[in-house]
Amino acid sequence: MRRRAIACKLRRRTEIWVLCLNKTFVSADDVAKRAGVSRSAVSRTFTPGASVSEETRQRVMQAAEALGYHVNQLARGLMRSESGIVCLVVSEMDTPYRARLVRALTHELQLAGKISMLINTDRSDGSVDTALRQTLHYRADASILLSGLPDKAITKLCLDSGQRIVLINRDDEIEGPFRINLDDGVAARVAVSAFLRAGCRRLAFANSAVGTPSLMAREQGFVAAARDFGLDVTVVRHGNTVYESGRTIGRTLFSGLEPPDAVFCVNDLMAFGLMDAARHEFGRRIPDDLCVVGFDDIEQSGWSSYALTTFTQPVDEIVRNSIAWLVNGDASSRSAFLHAPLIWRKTIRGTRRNG
Amino acid sequence: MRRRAIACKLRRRTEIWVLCLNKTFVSADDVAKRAGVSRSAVSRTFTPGASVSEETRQRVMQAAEALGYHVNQLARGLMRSESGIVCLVVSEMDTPYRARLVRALTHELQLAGKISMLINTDRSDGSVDTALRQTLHYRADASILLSGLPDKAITKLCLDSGQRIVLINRDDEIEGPFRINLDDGVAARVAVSAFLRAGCRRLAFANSAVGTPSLMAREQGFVAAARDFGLDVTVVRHGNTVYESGRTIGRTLFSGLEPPDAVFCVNDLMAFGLMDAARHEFGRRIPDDLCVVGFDDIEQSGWSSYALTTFTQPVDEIVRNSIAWLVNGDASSRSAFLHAPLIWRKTIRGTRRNG
DNA sequence: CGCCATTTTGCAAGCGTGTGCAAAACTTTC
DNA sequence: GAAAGTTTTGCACACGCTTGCAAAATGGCG
Repeated sequence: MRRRAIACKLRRRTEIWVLCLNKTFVSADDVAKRAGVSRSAVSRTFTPGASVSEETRQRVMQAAEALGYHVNQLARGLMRSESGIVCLVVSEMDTPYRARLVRALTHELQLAGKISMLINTDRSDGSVDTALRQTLHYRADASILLSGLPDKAITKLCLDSGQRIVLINRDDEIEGPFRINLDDGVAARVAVSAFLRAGCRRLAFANSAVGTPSLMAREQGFVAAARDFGLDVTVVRHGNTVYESGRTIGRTLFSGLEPPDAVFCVNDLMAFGLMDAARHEFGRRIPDDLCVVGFDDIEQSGWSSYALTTFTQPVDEIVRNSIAWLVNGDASSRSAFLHAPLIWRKTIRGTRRNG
Repeated sequence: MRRRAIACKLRRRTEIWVLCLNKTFVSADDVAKRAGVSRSAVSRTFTPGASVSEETRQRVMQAAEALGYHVNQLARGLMRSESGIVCLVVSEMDTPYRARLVRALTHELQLAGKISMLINTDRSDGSVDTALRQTLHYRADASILLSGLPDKAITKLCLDSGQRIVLINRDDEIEGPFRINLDDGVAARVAVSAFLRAGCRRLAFANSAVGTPSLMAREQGFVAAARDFGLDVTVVRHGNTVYESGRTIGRTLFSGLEPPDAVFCVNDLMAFGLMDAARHEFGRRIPDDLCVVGFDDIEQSGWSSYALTTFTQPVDEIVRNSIAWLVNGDASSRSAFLHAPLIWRKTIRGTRRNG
């Protein structure tokens, strides 16, 4: 065990380096010395699959325990080709769906022996770029991008530095990343037929103005499916994909001349906003006067004030697919296309059918 | 620029090491060579405050740009006493309040030039311990614990390895960490007087069975304040601090003989559950028949289905305090005691007064 | 016991960086 | 133009670890 000198600059003209003997760290050398073996033996003891005799391993482990030794991953990452770090790039990560995904990813990564670094891409003021570069500096093995925000240049930057990349619900046309997407089109079709079976005829689609591919896919799928049945759809796009936007859209729709009797909201949060506007400001009863479907199946959808019928994000599957590709390195498959089943609650009239 | 050899073991009896020339990394040496200077010069160029002539700096920067050089933080962390890594220890991080806190912390840490590692402490099956050790391996400069779960032993482990520690709403009696707490007692007192002013007399407190100090402080404060006014409080503790528990408690309270006309819920989520039970299962009107106050002021509290009057967590202040202590190293102050003001919405009768 | 095959071990050379030290280059002053 | 002062530079060691290689130890077998 060796005391490490920490240097502290004084502010006077002459710069004096002071030794503050306050931090103690244990290195493999210390353990080796105590166990009476070479440093290599210590290293091998902590390297799965390396060749060490049982006796040596025991002695090393004992010494390590006694001294409180931890392998220094920074140093290990320097030698090995992998650092064990996986970087999660997220914007608006306090959104229920995103938060759930981050939690699940982090948990599963931990089980796989990886550690997750969190990058927040909220502001586009350059701090994002800084932070991402920061990650590159840590030689992350991989990045998982759940955010709509960071642009292709960044994806490319990560790729170039040798990272594996997983894109969740994005579609950057870059060769290399593993893509996970949902069958948004199918879901939209299911929504339309559910509305029709409930006897709805004046359909509307509430979208944000963000224009993310997956959001647009839902919109286009819904419009197309409705057209197949000879119905038009009122499409409204507004603001961000949040509660407040849904509320605004609700006000627009229900103060119009031909208010809809069924709305597919691109997102649960927007559905809540729209429902609240419809109920509390326009006296609509749900599902009697109005049917609503959302997307994501966040926790709040189960709350009895909403009881929202919605498509559920297969979070577990998304996570499993991501980690499997990252860890097991099955570089053959380049994308996964997952199904989002409809969860029936109380915002569509009539009985459920398999959909 | 040097090609790095990546070793891949084949599965045949004889282990053959194959060279896959696929990853390119740029080191300071490469940059030095190209710029025609020593490696030290490169290092100093990327070290703020180091002594380099303007001319050299220019040449280095140019070469670095051309080659796409990034300082390797792993190596830097090895030399310097600090790694730039801050570890966030969180359980149930998809809970609205926690998610918001994590987002804010991450964002602010980024601005301070730090990077955050996320540790999930949900299961107590040992994976937590593994993950935390993992972090120690990365020589994190600091840890911020927002979780109720990890026990004192872990806190101590982090401290011993030289980390700075911030405890948010916890109270491990260990010397060293920086503690941030709210004036839960004051809030409880404010709640009581708000209820009294609204004419409520049958008070109840809805708590979880978790028993976290801050939650207990709210309960005790509420009971004490009520007693000062000569009132008893029905206290119910159940389950986790979540929606479902609030609902269960609601059912218990309103199917009892003396149902309350005012409930202080230890947490917004529980308040929602309780409100939903009261309204949809017992036909209570809020705030006419029942007044409710929550704690946290999460996003959902502003939704018009709830419009919950609640105490707001001063997230920004919490974050500012944490980061300031971590970064500027003001080791003098050992704790912060923050105020949680009441946000008036529509779950308490009558007009607002300053409280 | 001696020979060969196998496992275990220590040595030493890296990995990419920071930084004290002394030499070199430059600047100022007389 | 030389001496003294200041800034810049390169060398070389350190950080804590992994791992190829060859030497040492171990085991098997006749």
